[in-house]
Amino acid sequence: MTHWADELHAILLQVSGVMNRSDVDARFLMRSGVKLDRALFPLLTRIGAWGPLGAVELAGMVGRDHSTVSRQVSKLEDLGLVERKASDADGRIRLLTPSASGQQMLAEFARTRRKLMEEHFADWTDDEQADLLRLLRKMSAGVGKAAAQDEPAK
Amino acid sequence: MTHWADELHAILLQVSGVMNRSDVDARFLMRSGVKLDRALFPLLTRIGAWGPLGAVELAGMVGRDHSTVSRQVSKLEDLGLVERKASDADGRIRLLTPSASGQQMLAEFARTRRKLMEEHFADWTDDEQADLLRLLRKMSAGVGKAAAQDEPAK
DNA sequence: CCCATATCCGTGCATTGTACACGTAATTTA
DNA sequence: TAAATTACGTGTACAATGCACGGATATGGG
Repeated sequence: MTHWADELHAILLQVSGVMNRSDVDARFLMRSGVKLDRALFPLLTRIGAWGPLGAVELAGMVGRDHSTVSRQVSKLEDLGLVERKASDADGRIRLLTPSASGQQMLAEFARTRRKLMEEHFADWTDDEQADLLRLLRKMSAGVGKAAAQDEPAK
Repeated sequence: MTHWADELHAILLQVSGVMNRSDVDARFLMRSGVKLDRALFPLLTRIGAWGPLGAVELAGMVGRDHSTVSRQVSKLEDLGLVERKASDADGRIRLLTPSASGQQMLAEFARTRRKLMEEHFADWTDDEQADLLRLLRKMSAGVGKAAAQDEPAK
């Protein structure tokens, strides 16, 4: 509490909690009639955000086993929201991309999210917004790798 | 991608991912011999951070059903890491607090976390650190309630 | 004061999610 | 080329989760 790092950690925890509460986008659009399993939202969101990627890489992002992700992605495929196509560079990888309707859904999410965010940041100056983004980007730089190399949890 | 809100969202997703990867603290301390179920970490962490609170409130924080949290808290109690004691103000509530050994463990976490953070933010100026914390605090203000009133997901 | 309603909590139960182990195919390394 | 590594998917057992319910406490109106 008294320490800077502790305070930062507490706030990040809170932010993380909000993000995971069905992924922010989700719970709002649920009411708009969109039905999608809770567990599938994070995957679709990340597939949309980080372009074509493999199941293992995606699994690393969400911190779950690749087998779990593989099955969940199959569901997304059955729903016609994502597509799997072989990678040209590496035949083992089945690249995941949002399908047309998947992109449409993601666009809906983005639209709703922007609206909520503009509302939330209405009283912020442009400088503040820019600073926040800049500092967050600086903070997140590198941590991805640090977390990734940490798989062998024993 | 082109929009500010989308960029912010992507970074927050990434940060959130790192936080949830067994809660940052975890994987480091695992190596230090500490064993604790992945699912229990977030709860212990939050009980430590947000003082004595009830199971329902805690459940709201992590976005899971109160029954699930109740069971997991029981495990934490069995492990001797948290204590349940009746609230003086409200007899229905069983207040959760870290036990002595729980606090000790949390202190270990904090120590490790600070070390990692100091390392990570080594090349940041004091102003940058202060700005980041200030802006994050401003951002997180209010969002808690917005998410809380969103329970009736039905 | 009392009854209706709401909240906090814990448990039984059905459903879903998840990890581990294994096999296959493709790639990389020695 | 042989061995080791990586990405992937499936079978299977286990753990986690949500919902429904009931008991206990709180609260508000009549």
